[in-house]
Amino acid sequence: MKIPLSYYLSDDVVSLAKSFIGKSLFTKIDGKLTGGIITETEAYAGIIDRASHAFGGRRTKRTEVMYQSGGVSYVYLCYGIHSMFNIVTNKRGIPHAVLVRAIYPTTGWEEIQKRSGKLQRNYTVTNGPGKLTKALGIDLKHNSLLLNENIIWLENNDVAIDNLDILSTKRIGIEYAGEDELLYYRFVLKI
DNA sequence: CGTACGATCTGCT
DNA sequence: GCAGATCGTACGA
Repeated sequence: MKIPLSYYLSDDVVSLAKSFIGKSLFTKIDGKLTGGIITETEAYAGIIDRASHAFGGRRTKRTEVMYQSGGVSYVYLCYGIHSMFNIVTNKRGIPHAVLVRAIYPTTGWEEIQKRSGKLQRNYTVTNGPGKLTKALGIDLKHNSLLLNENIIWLENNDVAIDNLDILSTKRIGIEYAGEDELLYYRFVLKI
């Protein structure tokens, strides 16, 4: 069962980011179904968060997606090479987002392997967001898509995640964000 | 119009 | 541990 759009409307991005841990992310791109369990996320808390693209209420062609009603994808390019996949949350007009940083592949293993090139022994398809999007076939074309359609979506799992198995840490690569760098907005599933 | 830079990855040391 | 790749976006002139 797909997670309904209403789920993404919560105004507590941080709790929402944590709740994504253990859920499944699927894509159906180029006719191939691929997916896995989300093991790492980061919350970006809108206009008061220096690390967010929408800090200070910045509205540009790129950040416009973040102001949409929760439950759409926000994909953008970083360092000219890597596509990053985010989930927009909260109500229309409030630019919250959750960056998905890692998954544990469960579906479409062969296709994931093919897209990633050679795959290491370990089962985490990513140490970082760039590899995850590549493995699932996500790129800039998939910006601003509704997450209840048949292209990108999330599903609940039967397995309950113990809160103790979720680690929270500082976010990565945002040294420029000043004191906001210290916020524990990153969540990792211990394996 | 031009320039600087980034929510990263890889490979080499 | 560190440099290099590589290009869309933002912003200033």
